[in-house]
Formats: sequence, structure tokens, C-alpha cells
Amino acid sequence: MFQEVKDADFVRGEHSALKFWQDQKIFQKLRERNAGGPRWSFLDGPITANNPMGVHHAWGRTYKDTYQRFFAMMGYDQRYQNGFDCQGLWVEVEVEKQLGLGTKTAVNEYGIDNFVNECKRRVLTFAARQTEQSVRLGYWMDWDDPDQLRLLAEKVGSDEPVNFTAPSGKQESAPAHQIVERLGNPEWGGSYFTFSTENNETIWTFLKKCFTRGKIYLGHDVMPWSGRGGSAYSQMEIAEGRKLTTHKSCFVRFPLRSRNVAGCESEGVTGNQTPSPSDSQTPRQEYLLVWTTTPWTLTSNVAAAVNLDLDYVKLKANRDDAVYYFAKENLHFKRLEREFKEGFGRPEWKWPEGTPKLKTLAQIFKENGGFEELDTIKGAEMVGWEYDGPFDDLPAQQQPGGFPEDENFSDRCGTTCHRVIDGGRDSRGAAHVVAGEGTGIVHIAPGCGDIDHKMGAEHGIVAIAPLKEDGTYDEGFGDFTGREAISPETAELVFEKLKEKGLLVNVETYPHIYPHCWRTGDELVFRLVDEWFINMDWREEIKDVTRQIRWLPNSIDGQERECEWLSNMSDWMISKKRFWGLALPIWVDEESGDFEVMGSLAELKERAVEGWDDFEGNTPHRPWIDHVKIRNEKTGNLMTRIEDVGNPWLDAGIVPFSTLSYNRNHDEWQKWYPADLVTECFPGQFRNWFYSMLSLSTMMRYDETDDPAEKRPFKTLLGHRLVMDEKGQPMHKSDGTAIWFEEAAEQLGVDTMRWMYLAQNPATDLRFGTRHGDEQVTLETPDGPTAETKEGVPCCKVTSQPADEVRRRVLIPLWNSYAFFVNYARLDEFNPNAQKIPVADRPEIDRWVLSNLQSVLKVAQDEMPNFNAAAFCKAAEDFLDDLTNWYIRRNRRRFWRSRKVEGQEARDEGLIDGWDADKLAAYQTLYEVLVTLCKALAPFIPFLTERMYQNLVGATGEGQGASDAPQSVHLCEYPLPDQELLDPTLNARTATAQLVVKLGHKLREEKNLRVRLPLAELQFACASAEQREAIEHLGDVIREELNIKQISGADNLDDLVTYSFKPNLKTLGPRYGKLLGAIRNELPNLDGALLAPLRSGESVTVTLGGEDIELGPDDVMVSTEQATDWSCADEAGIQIAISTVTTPELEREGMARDFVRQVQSLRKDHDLEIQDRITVEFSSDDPEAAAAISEWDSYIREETLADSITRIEEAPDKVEPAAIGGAKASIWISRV
RNA sequence: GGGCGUAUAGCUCAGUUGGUUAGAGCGCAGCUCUGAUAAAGCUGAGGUCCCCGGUUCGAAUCCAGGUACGCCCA
Repeated sequence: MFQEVKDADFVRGEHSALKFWQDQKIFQKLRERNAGGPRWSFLDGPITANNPMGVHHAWGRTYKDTYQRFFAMMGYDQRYQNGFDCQGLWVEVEVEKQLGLGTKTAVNEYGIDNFVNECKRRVLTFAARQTEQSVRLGYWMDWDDPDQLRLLAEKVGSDEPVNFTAPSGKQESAPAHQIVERLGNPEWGGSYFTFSTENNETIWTFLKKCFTRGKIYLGHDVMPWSGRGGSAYSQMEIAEGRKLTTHKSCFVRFPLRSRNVAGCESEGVTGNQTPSPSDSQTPRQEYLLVWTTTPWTLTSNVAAAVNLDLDYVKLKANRDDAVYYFAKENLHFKRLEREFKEGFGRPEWKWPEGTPKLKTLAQIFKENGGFEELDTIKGAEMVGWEYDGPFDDLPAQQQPGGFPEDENFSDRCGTTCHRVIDGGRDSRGAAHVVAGEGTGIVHIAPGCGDIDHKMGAEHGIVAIAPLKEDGTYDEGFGDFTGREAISPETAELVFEKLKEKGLLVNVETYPHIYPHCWRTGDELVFRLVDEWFINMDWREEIKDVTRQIRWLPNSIDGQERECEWLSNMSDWMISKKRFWGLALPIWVDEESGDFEVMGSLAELKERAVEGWDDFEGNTPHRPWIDHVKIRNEKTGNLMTRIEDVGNPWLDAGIVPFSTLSYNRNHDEWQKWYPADLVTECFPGQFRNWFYSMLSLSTMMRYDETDDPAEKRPFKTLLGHRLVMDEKGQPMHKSDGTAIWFEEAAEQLGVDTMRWMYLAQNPATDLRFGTRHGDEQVTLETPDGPTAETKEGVPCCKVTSQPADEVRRRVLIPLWNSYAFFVNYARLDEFNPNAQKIPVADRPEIDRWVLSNLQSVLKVAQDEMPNFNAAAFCKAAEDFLDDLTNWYIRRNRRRFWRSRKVEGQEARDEGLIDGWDADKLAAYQTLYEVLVTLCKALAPFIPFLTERMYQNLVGATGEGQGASDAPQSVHLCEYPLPDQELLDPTLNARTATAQLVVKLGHKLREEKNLRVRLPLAELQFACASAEQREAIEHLGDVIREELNIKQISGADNLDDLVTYSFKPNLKTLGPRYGKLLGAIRNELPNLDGALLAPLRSGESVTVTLGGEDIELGPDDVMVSTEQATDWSCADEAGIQIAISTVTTPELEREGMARDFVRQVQSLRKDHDLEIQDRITVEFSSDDPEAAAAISEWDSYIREETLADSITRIEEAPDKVEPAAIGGAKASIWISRV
């Protein structure tokens, strides 16, 4: 017996489904069932275990779950391993905040070991959190017990043994860190963690292969650096540390070489002479005028950059007749004028008090004796000019190859590189050098700046890097050596020296936004640092592999994008001067510069000459691994590991090897490699995860196969775009627009969200919804009401139009169909296990709906293996519409009809188990449709389908003997299309009838003839015999739907309509070319009679555009145009005409139906039960209405279960008159 | 600056090999149906298919140029 179905209550239902799965171990049973079956290999991209999940994470995870569930129902064995991304700066930053540490020194004082343990702890904590959230999403994975993860988090750093139970049930007792490093191993199961020793060690395998091929090298990069903190900073940290400050900035002049004389060689300097542009008799020194806010970098100046297109003024200063070049615009440019008035963009960033307004360059020159403009030239003309640097006397400037020395540039040094270069453009096409704040000539110090370094590399000029780790000048910088770069005294020393050399033009106090250490508040500097790189000159190998992969969705052209990146990318910088991450297995002999890469811990142990005992028993992380030293076999020197940690994309890129036991169990690895599917949010991943997987796989396999297809880590990649807010804007954690997973899950429902994600085109952004930060809500969860997340963020109201639409268009109709079935089946005590009526014996509409269902199942088989869930969703939505608005609506009466027909003895052969065969067929058909639909939709909306299945099948399975039914919908096999039930003609036939009904409704609408008013006749004519047959066959249906008394076919509707003729350009165009214009104009005006034969399939010859044209039936399109007393419409070759003439008889019948409608509405208002009987009373002034009601008395009573209908003179006051045809009547009812 | 992509109704998007009257959903307006009700159906209004050339009998579609936006790169 079915349980009564009430409101859907989606969210509460999801919690009960979750409990059911957990209690009954459904997922475990599914895995056991499929074990040993054919394999389908999914590879999960690790999620950063650093924060709780938001709705943007749930899109990809829904894909992952849905495809896994689909292939599981298809019988495939799978791994179900989730991954957590654990190492890297993002974790360090959060942990530093948490601990209040801001500098390298502070971390060192805190202890690297304590710090690293804290990182592990944070990762484990959020892994537990994300596990719980994923479970709520219905994401079936081999999850660790969140409580076990939290236990490990708590115990990390302590040596006391922890009793740990793995997902597989295996137990282990060991110190927490020794368990943590083995999480996700094949014996234990559970998620993989990229901090595992297996993962780190497999990266060592990769790096060893790179080393063996000679691809690892030591290079340089310029990084934001804190001297006191002694560490480099990321872009992310810099964004947090921007502050308004003032610096002493200065204008400096660089003397141009070989341009010290302008005009002629004559001598005689007279300062007060008034030269004219044409009369330049004076030898004058020419200068580039440059400006900087970081005077300390002038020691390292190597070049000067200009903008090629900019106008530069040539200006003479009267004081010393010096000639300056700088951007023309800058002469009168009012620097920081707006900032002086309005501040720097934030309320707290006001112009600093006591700082004078800046002068224009014109003003500065005027105050120093006046100036004269001589000429204007383009920046392009200046390129190549050489000049003397301001500090060419420093040894560092003179050292060949720059400072530190670069062997590739030993033919040049700082002083020999001084020249004007093209400043170039940035990634957005904006010029690096612009007029405005500076002088349009930018001093370039490749050892001190990010862009400078890139420009330097581009122009082949050396870098001079002045700073040591502590932020002070290195040896080789004369009086500067040992001074701190950011100290104001250093700037003063620079000014002093410049003044001595006569190069200082002006000094001023300049306020600006400058990067600071977000924790200590110290100013940052840019510093050239050693970094380790992989030479990517084997990029073609990777591209070959990339081409073996299918990239979805097609419209994104992912393969092209990935190949483009591979073509353009530079060498891969794999090192990072941090604490928490992969220990790069590079050991260096400081003395000789030799380095070696260890390929495994075993190799390291064999080579270790020192420190192994200190390391053993710990994870291969800093600080423990740093103890181990090896010996350089060439020199005999000790080799020390570099302190750097690895780029975290190495961690994620090795996953196709590490998680599949590449190093430990090659056979097992081969079973699952390459993965069938990888799916991820794509915009950034082409150069992150996809890139790292492709690179690492190509290198890992280079010595094993030459076939690029065998190197590929995955066969198909499914990318999807981003989750945005309702307006298409990105959602941010910082401004409270980001929606936390629980907020959405408990307010919108997870099935709803899943359908949103799955029905979305993955190539476009998903506009999810809106978080109302000012409206806090309390979420109802099984654990009780929740007003904030576990992190203390208040829960806010979330609204989503797309979610509302999904619920309205998909979930509610599905639920209503199910509720309709179940609630009538209960009344009728329908037994789904009763003898089946053969489908062939069921009414056509039953066969139609079953056939349609097979089409949906076929879409699943066609599209799901192509990872096109959206196509299936569309098909399912269409089917649902047919099911509710055609099948169920049309068949309602079959379910209401009393179970046993009168006089059954006489019709015994028509009864089955005492049931009317037609009614039983309806029940059986709808039951089959609903159960099949449940299974077909189970991977998509696992909660709702489970609830339906439990009632439809589960209850009967246990209670009524069909015990072979699987316990859960998710243990069912995915339904395959049954060819026997698939009947395309049936589908087409019904579609035709639906089309006629639609056309009929349209005509009624146009003529303002309500459907309750019966009409006399509908005539139709069709282009094809199939259509005609369909309409005749379903004539009763059409009559009922349209409320039309008679429906009749005709060869043509010539008597009812007139025709219009239009040329078929597609056929005539190629034949008549230019004549087409005339044909188009004249054909519609021809006498219809001339063209009439076309309608019976004959050709005609007519004169058009002065030529005889032969027109075949295909050359002319005929359409219906007008009618009298009839209203006509045509579509897809079907013409229909309905009689628009009404008669008093028809009017009266229409009135009766209006009356019924009103009574039904009253019944509903009175909350009557379906079977309650009533009496009806009415009053009306209209004799026609009264006559109609009396004429149709028995019909009305039957339809409304009324015992009597009585006309009364006066209606009670409160009764509102209702429209009955053109008349009014007041109606009221009472229950008997 | 180079490369790629996009531009269609108020919004979000479809639009096959060039073909006649450019579609869907949402929103809006009106109507209808309804004993599944957190319903549904129909109709309507709403379009310079970004602009300008070209190819063609014919261009939203193909080509060239431009504009705007997005992404990628140095």
C-alpha cells in the first residue's frame, strides 16, 4: 500500500533521503554491486581545503556526481576518490593570519615545524567541513569520516598514538602525522590529500625525469620583498597591504653621450645669452630628465624607457643652458591635482597634512632661472641614445654580466647598457610609459622592479640587484653597502651623491599608494631572487598529447586554447620561498654550484650522509627534510637541500600518477589510466591544472611510450564556466555577495540546485541568484536551527529566479504527477504487482506516453556518454510537459472512474482481477512511466527520485512481495530504451493532434470564442496522408480538447479559404537567378485559378518577368489567407478551419458548461471532498441562462455531484454574480 | 600591441549547408482551461540580427574593414 503523498517539502525530504542512504549503506552496496565490472575512470581535481564550499564549487561537483551515478547505474566499477589540495601559499596566508605571524622571522621563531603542523591542521579541518558539505549535495564519494579528520587535526604535532579508522574499516594506531601522510592510500580508501608522502614523492619521480633530461635550471625573478620579514610576497598579499604613504621623490638628469653639442661645435658659454632655436651657437650638455619615487633604485639604473608615440619636448634651462628631454605634456601637467582635492580613492586616503601641493615642471624650471622650448620630437627618435648613468662609479655597475653575474651577458655590464629603449605595452595594450606623473622617460632597473626585469630580459640588458635578503645593499655598492633600501637616510645619501655630480634637478615629498607588508606594515621592495625553473622546450610533446584529448564543450575550443598556452608559455618557475609545500628535491653544492635531484626517498636515504635519523619518521616537508645532506660525488662536498618549496600546481598535476599508485602498483595504475573524464571550471585551468597534468604526464611517460595517446592523463575534459550572481556579476566573499553552500542548499533545495547546474550550458556563466546580506535567516537542519555557518558567518536570505523556475517547471510537475498517481492508487488499492495488461492491448495514448518515454531514455544513452547532461535535461523537461499536460490531463477520468463497472458478469472478459481493463491499463502505464522516470532522473535529482521510488517500489517491494526490487533507486540499472515500445508513428501522430489543438486554440483566441462554448465544425486538409490519418485517428481527442461537435477532413479547403502563393526561392533561385526578383513580385498577384493545379501536385507554366516559367509543386508555397464564417490557420502542411457561427443551442450548451465551472469553483472554495454531494441554488434575470441550466440539468448534476439545481428569485446578498455566457447568474451551494 | 571569441526581443540565449514571415525561456499585457494546484495552456506587444562595404538572384549566416565587450599572451 502506498503512503499518502502530501506537500513535496523538498528540503526536508532531502534530509530524510540522506538519512536513508546512510542507515542502509546504499552507496556501499552500489560499490559492491559494481565491483569487478567494467571500469569507468573519473579523476577528481583537488579542491582547495582552505575554506568552506560556496555555491560556485557545487556546479562542478554536481557534474562529477551525476556522471559517476549514471555510469554506476550502467554497471561500471569506479574509484570514487575525492581530492583535497593541501599545500601552498593560500594555506600559509590563512594560518599566518590565524597565528598573527607576518614575517619570515616570526615564522622561524614560531618554529617551522609548528607552523607546518598548523597548516596540516587547517587543511584537515576544512577537508572535514567540505566533506560534510559535499555529502549534503548528494555527492557520492569514498568519504573519510569528518570526525576522524578532525581528530587527526587535533592531534597533529603530538607524538601520542591516535586510533584511526579508515573508510575501508582498516584500523591504525600511530602518531597523527604518520597517519595523515598516508591518507587516501588504496588500502584505507578515502579522499586523497596532496600533502601525502605518496603525492610528494611521485612529484620527485617527475622532477628526476626532468633532471635526467637536463630540464631543471636555476634562474632569477624579481619579487616583492620585505627586508625585515625576509620573504617574498604574492600578488594576493600585496593587494591586502596597499597603503597611502609619502616618499621623497626626485627629478634626475642623465647626461646623453655624444650629444653634448647641439647645432655646432663652437665654444663660449654665456648663461644669459638668448638663443633661438635656429641659432644654437652654444655647446650644451643634453640630458634625459627622469623621475622616481624610489631613489635607492637609481644605483641600479641600466636603461631609460620612452613611449614611441609620445611627443617629447626639447627644453633649455636658462640657468646652465642644459638641454632636457621629457614628455611634452609633462611641462605643464599638474601632478596629483585630483588626489590633492579628492584623496586617493578611499575615505581614509586623504592628502597627507603638511605635504605641499606638487609643482609643475614648468614651475620648477621657472623658479630656477627660466626655460625655453627648443623643439618637439617623437619618442621613437630617441630610442638608442646612450647616456651616462648616475652611479656608474659603483663596482656593481661595472661588473661584466651585471650583478649578480649572468654568464650569458659577460660581454656587457651596467654602464655599457645605458641607452633609451622602447617601453612597450602591457597585456591590455596600454603603454608602460606614459606622460603624466613622471617625465615620460622611465628609469629602468631590472634588478629592482618587476616590469623592469621583463623589459631587461626583452632588450638584452643586464640586471643589477642591489639588495640582500635583509633588504640592505650588498657589497659592490660603495657607500651604500650595508644600508637599508627603504630607510629615508638612504634616499638622502642618494640625493647628496647626485647633487655632488650635478645630476639632481629637484626633490619633493610625494604621496602615493605603495605596497606594504600586510602584517608588519613595512614597505616592500622588489628584489631579484634565485628561483628554480623547468625548461619547457619540450612543449611540442605536450601539444601532441593535448591533441589526443577531447575538449568539451566544443564551443570553447579548449584544445586550441590549451595549445596556444603551450606555444606561448615561458619556462615553469617551480620554486617558492615559503615553508609549507612540496620539498623540492634539489640538493646543491654551494661551493661548485652543482646540483642534483633525488627521485625518491629511497634514493635520498641511500645518498644521505647526514641528518637522515633526524628526518626519519617525519613527513618529507620542511623543516625535517632539510636536515638530510648528501655528498657531491664529483667534489666530495656536502650538498644541502634548497630551502624552497614547490609550486602547488605540481601537487595537483601529479594526481593521475600518485593517486593511481603509479610507483607502487603499476598494474593497478594501468587499469585506471588514462581517466575517462576530468571536469573542472575552466577559465583559469588551461594554464594551471590542465597544463600541469598535461606536462607532468608527458614527462612521466616520455621514457615509456612514444604514443601521445598513451601519455594523455585523461580522455575527455569537460569544462564549465563560472557561477555569477543574478545580474551576471562575480560574487565576492569580501562584500558578502558570495553564497555559502548551506545557505543555498537549505533554502533552495539541493535537487533544485543540481538541476540548475545540469541544465545549464557549460559554455556560459550560470546566473545563480542573489544573497541578501541584510536579511538574516535561520536554516532548519536535522541538527537544529542554524543562524550562522560554522565559521561564524551569519546565514542570509538567498533568492534565485532560475531555482524557482526549475522547481516550477521540473520538480513540482514531477511531484504532482507522482502525488496524483499515488493518491488515486491508494483509494483504488492499486496493486503494481498484479497481472500486467500487455502494452499492445492498452489504449493508444498509453502506448504513446510509453513510446515517448523510450525516446527520453534514448537521449540519455546518446548524450550522457558525451557528457551532455543539458541535452538530457531538455528532453526530460519536454517529456514532463507531455506527461502532465497531455497524458495525465487527458486521462484523469480513467483514474476517477469507479473501479468495477456495472453489469460485470456480462463483460467478464473485460475485467482483470475485478478491474476495468482500461482503468488498470491507465494505472499500470502511469506507474511504469513514473518508476522508469525515477530511475532515469536518479543521477540528476537523487533525493526526490529516491523518495518517489521508496513509495512507488520500496513499499510494495517489502510489503507486497516484489522482493527482487532493488532497495534504492540508485541500486537500479539505468533504464534502456525498449525498442518494442518505441513507436515513432505514434509519437508523430500525437504531435500532429497536439498541433491541431494548438491551432484551434489560437483560432478561438483570435475570434474570442471561449473553449467552453461548443462550436459546430472543424475542417482540415493535409499535405500528407500520415497527417490526415493522424487527425482522423485522434479526431475524438481533438473534438474534446477544442470542444467542437464535428471534425471532418477534406481534400482541400478551397470553399472556405483563399490561398496565397509564394515562390520557393530555394528551388527557383538556382534555376532563374536574377529573374527571381520579378518572380517574387509578380507570383503572388497571379490569378489563383492559374496556379490551382499546383495544389494537386501538377506543374503549371506562367509568364513572369516577361518569360515563361515552369513551376512545379515544389516551386511554390501555398498558404491559407482568409475565410468567411470560418477561421483558418495552417502550419507544417496542415490547414484547419473552424466554423465561427454560433447558434442558440450551442450558446446554451456553453452556458451550461460555464455553470458547471462556477459550481466546481465553489466546491473548491468550500473545501469539499471529491465525493461530497451538494445541492445547487441560483438566481438569474436572464431567461436564456435559466433555460440552458434547465435543459442541461442532468449533465450539470452529474458533473458536479449535485442532487438538485433550484432557481431562486433573490440571491443572498453576499453572493457575487458570475458570468454565464453573456448573462449573469448568482450561484451558491450547500453540502448534503 | 598581437591572438582568440562574442555582438540577435526589456533580460538570458538558440538560429543547421546562405532561402521567403529570425525563434525559445523569463518578464510584461490580455484571454482561456482546471476536482493534480507552490498549477497549466494560448494569444499579443516587443527586433535597424552592432556599423559600413563586398560576394550573391538572395546575407543574421560568407568575405573585408570598423566599433564595443570578454578572454588569452608578451
